[in-house]
Amino acid sequence: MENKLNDMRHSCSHLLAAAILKLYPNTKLGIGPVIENGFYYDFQFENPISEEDLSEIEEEMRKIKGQNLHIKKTEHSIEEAKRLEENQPFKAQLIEDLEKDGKKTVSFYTMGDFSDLCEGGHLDNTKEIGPFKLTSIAGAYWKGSEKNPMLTRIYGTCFPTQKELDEHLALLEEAKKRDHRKIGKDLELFTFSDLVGKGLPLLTHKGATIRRELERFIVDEELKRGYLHVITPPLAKVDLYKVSGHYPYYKDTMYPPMKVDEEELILRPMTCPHHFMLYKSQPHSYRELPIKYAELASQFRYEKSGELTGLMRVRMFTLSDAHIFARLEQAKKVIEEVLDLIDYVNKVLGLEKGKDYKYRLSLGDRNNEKKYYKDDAAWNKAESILREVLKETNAQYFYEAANEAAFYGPKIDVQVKNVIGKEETAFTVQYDFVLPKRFKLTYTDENGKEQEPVVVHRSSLGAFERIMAFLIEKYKGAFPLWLSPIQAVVIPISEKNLNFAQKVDKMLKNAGIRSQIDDRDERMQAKIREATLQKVPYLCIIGNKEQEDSEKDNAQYVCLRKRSSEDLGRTEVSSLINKLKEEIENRL
RNA sequence: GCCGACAUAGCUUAGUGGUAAAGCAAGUCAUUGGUAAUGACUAGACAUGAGUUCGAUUCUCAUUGUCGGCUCCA
Repeated sequence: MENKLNDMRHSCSHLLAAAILKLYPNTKLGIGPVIENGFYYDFQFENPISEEDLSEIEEEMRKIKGQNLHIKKTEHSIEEAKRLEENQPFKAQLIEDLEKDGKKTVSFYTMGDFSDLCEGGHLDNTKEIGPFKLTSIAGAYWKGSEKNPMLTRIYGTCFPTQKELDEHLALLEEAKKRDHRKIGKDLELFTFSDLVGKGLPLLTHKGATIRRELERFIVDEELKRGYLHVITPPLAKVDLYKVSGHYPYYKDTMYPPMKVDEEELILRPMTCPHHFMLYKSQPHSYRELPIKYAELASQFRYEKSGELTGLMRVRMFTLSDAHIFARLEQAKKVIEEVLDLIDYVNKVLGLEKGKDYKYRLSLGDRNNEKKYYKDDAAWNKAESILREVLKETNAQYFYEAANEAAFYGPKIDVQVKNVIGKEETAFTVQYDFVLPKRFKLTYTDENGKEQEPVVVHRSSLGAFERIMAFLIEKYKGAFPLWLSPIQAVVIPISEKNLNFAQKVDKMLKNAGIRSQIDDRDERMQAKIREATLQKVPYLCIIGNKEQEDSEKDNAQYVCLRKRSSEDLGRTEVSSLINKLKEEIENRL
């Protein structure tokens, strides 16, 4: 079934190419593979096309499909194939690549008068292609390399039935609604300013509240687990990064140095060297290890402008960073403990293992000495430790990825999926056997001899910016109580109830609840609507009934309602406070 | 950075070679309300800079930023 769908999408991509050649005969063809949820085809057009042309192309595709063309596979020798594609330079390149791989023949698929070099996986006839839609148009480098020409990529999707296609398109619409950039604007969590600069988010008091709660949570949790929270400057001499060896690997993504007096300073792109210098400020005994320095560390990275996305990808971010200095024999346990912390953090945030996040074991390539430090034995050792931990603790939740390591060692990345299914690294645990050497980090062992520790770099909650983006999308802005910027809104029904409402608001505030009073001269319904749209968890409605009964009983009543529109009825303020405090405490 | 698209009030959108319309939000007044929008009125915008033009928000170019991708992601 799955393969049938892929074949259909593949045939649909050929249908697209056939239509393009009909409409724009001199177009050069790239490749047209199936991807998750659809397909694309890359073209080099004589003249640029735009989104408006897509419907015309779809029309042409329908015409060709309607001819009920048989899709026929043929085998050709390399020589023959080259002749067939002599007007298609990209295809010719592909044929040459196949020749280099030792292929003697290649296959073509033909529908009507359109014939295309293709490995296959196709339907038998164009009439079997289901309803399709061209979704977008974008630039893409030939063979994915920015040194190659930029082609025009047309994305499309195809489903067996119109209903499934419509559902898929509806899902994309839904994903747009959950987009953290949209919700961030609607709920006034953060904003950007052209003058401040791109990739530099400004958090409003509401966004800052979420950030502060996350910070408090993680610092408290780390302190419980024996981390030492430190503070180091977000600026350093360039030399620091030259010693660390980061400089040559990452100078493209660092901000340029600024000259101050005789020194060159740089905004730090990572915190490791700072923590190393802190470590080196005193001699260490094997008895102290592991030493765990943690910091809420601001870092600066010059991300390419096209890469910036809301809070997901920014140019200054704050990482819940830590560096653990350990004896080699402690490394495994240290990593286990880190994974345990990460699992705990994710559980509190409501992220589900396997569904919302997975572990990725990111390995180095022994032969890529440009990208990775050369020490095969150390790499083998480090990778096997990480793999072992994952196998023992998270066998069903991890996968391996080649060529994704840091230059100083392999790592475990926590990959979180966003609503559109796009994966990002949220947190990361890195095993480092290189930097301790570079910085000559040492400890004294039980025999009084100097030894070199290993360092585990890790992030427990990732960058606050990025985790906020995930949480906004996950909760659609309806955060759990402990993270909600406004936890309760007090709504007086009429002006007569204003004084009493102010008193209730004050009581809630004094109890540490983030309460707000809506004292505008609006109707109660309008206030309820607005608070609900702002995803405020609890609404306390106060009218004459509550006020009069409160005076009679010498108590404070409110009429309680949840943002889900569930009516909790009359509630005493003191019991409301206890209820909320408990919910906040348990981070529900 | 690259390819393509886009930029109108706090937000969402309309529109034009003769300086602009609406809804929501905001302010004022009236209304004193019982669980998702009370009514009236007021104020508020063509991203920035150049060019073409009698005249540019509209056309051209540049800049800045945004979006969809590519590339990248310590």
